[in-house]
Amino acid sequence: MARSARTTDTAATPATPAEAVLEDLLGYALRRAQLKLFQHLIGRLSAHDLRPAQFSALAVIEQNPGLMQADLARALAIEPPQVVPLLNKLEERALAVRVRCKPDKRSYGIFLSKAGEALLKELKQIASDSDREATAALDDEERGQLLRLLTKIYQE
Amino acid sequence: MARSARTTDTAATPATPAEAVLEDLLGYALRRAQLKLFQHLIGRLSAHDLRPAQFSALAVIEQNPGLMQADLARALAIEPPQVVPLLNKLEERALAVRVRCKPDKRSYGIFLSKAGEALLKELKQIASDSDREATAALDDEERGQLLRLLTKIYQE
DNA sequence: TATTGTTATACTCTATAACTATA
DNA sequence: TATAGTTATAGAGTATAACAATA
Repeated sequence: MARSARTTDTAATPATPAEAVLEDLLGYALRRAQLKLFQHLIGRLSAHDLRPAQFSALAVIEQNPGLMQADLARALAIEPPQVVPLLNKLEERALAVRVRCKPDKRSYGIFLSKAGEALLKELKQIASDSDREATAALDDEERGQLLRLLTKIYQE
Repeated sequence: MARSARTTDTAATPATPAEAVLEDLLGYALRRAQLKLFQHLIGRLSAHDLRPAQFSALAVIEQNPGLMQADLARALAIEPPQVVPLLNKLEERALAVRVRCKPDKRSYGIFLSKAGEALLKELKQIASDSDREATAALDDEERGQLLRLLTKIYQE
């Protein structure tokens, strides 16, 4: 960071590593690492014209077939209105379908189509590969440790 | 995630842990954990009416006094146009100042004011505390491991 | 001609209030 | 009246092109 702070003669001496601030914060390191993996995945998914949120939605639907839009919103940690254009896109591309519920005609059950299931299988491999590529600096044991630590954090 | 997929009678049985997909991806765990720490920090900084990016900017300026706006943009991984409103806000609040460079009158040297230095000292403590609070599930050794692994990732 | 900072603009993501149709 | 989905809208954050002043 701040790679060229000495390009003006008014710039003072950069701080010593001992004074590092941002670099010692988990939140900062987490953000930098997350952005790197996110950008990497975005690049890989772009070949299928999909965004990470759409991939996540497909994965959640597969594991919870028939769930309602409100459930999907909670699972993706987004607000219900954001589900609408997301699902519309998946339906346009025939990857998922909304099915009116029999007992409560206000809600839909959401399911993957055959094409959605097939594409998701591909996407899982892409995401897994993207993970490894973006964390090439780690070995398998370190990846395991990292996943364990991160899971402990976000599971409260 | 997908906490209530069984609220409709059309919902099938949720997947077994063995079939977990998203939960096994580093990118997913990274995103969930990062969002948690980010939201926590946003809450803590709001008492000072500041955003994380403004805190980061103050920290970068402190460690690289006199740097130019283009340098700050690189350090924050944002585009030069985004630096303008950010710095304007810091100047309005008298936390930082732009000083015209003597040799090159196109550019500014950016410095913290005394008030900026004083506030930053407080903010560092807030950020450090926020880190610990949001990662209460980890002990100190685990935090150290995590920081080391994350740093390896984002430093390529 | 190239560079620093700036303006204007646009696109995405996110969040909220209000509407509809069912219940 | 309450709920599921939707619409409309507004606010951040982010990215690019183009401009003014200076080099």
